[in-house]
Amino acid sequence: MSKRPSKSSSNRLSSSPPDELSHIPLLKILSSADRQRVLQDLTEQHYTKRDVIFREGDPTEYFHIVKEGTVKCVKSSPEGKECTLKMLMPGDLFCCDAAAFEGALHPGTAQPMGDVSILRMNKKSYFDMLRRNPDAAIEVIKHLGNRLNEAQEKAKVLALDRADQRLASLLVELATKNGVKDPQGIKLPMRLTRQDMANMVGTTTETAIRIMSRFKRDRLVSGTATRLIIRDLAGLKALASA
Amino acid sequence: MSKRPSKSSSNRLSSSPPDELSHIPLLKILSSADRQRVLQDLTEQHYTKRDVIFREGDPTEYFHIVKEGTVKCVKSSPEGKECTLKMLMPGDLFCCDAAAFEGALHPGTAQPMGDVSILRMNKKSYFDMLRRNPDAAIEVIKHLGNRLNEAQEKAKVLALDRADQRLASLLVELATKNGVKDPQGIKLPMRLTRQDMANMVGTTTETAIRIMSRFKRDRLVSGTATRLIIRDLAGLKALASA
DNA sequence: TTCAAAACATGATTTACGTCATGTTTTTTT
DNA sequence: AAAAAAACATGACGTAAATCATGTTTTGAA
Repeated sequence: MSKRPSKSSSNRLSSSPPDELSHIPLLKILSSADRQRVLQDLTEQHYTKRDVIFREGDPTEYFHIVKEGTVKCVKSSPEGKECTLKMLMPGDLFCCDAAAFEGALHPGTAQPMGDVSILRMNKKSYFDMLRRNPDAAIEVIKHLGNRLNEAQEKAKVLALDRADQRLASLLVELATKNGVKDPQGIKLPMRLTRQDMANMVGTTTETAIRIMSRFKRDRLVSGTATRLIIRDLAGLKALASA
Repeated sequence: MSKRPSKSSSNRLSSSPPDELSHIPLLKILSSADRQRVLQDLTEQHYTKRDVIFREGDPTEYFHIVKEGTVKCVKSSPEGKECTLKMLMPGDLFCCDAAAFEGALHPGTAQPMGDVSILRMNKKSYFDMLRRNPDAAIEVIKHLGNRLNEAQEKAKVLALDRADQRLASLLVELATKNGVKDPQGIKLPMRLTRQDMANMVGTTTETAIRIMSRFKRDRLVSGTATRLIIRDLAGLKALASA
């Protein structure tokens, strides 16, 4: 299905211009001295669409930060069905739970949606940072808390809503959190096929296509994977909680 | 539906015999000096089946620890449908995410399954503890990481599995994590109606009843809410991943 | 530019599960 | 102990969504 990581350049970051990392909350809260120290321990990795960053079942070795691009978190069932749990965007942390660092295995696969660049740090450096810097630990707690709320909201939607409502919820969430303004409405910044959407809301590709066709007919959305536009956010919101 | 908390006794804890709290991981990792300090800031609350600890939409004020009993975390949809996200057991932390402390509202309702006793701490004391004690912060990170993994696994099961598989998964999880040995198999330690199960796996009460009847016929389980026995754990596991 | 591979589209059929309805058993309250 | 209220049970029926099938359009690679 997908190749081993084409683990490309591992740049030292200490020399990077500081504004390149200004969108990463965790790094911003560090004192400038400690920040310098942390940058020494971080390395930058580049991946493409065809790589995996790590696979479900792999041993956990690093703490990760998304620097650029979109990463999807996927779990799959024994029968080969896939379920996409979360799209990680620049600034997002992953594998930050200490539990994952005690000989545990990755509970899911992390896969780039295109070209991405990832900062990472080995577990010793990560724990040292947390112990030196209580504010960093609190930032991680904050991030994990948000992730947990999102995951629980997702579980609720999966448990209670119809497929069209789940898809509407997804589009609303992506538009609000990651959408960029566009003359026609709100544009989603990543390539997103009907199959991707289906995997995110727990349906089949066919139903996702049918529902999207209906949304298109009703002027709620327009475009396909490469250029997906949300035309009527309010309408989608209404549908999501109908 | 349910009364306001019958907020009963608020005991100081500093005088409690230490072994009463020995099942709470967070407290065990503290130095004995700091532990004493933390105990000063914790108060104990008692609730019954008919109370709510807090309701979805309430402002977040406290960090909580389950001392005794079972607490369920519930979300509900505008139409009144309910979804149970998690059963909290003694030693479990909740509302430990810092995000919830910046003027945020509770994303769900916390409700006792019977008589419970809860330790709680206001947010200032909580953050002071985290800042003083990096190990406590790491313990919270660990706990949140586990909760996130659980929530994501739950989302995956809801997205990909049939109702009978989801119910089997639930029973396996409860039996493995909370079950107590019994001559006939594994006994679940909390009262759990078919309706409770339905809310936990995203189905209706009727389907949960039908599926449980089948499980009973197939000698996988026996008993009802008050005394629920898992008779064939391996069989349930097989069904869960069929 | 051409060709192959994804992605999108739509119909027909089946099925798991929700809904409604009615009755029995168990648990809880008075 | 009696009454009321949950919990459990089972049938009939309807429906959302899966499955299978076939075709068109778009995207990306050679």
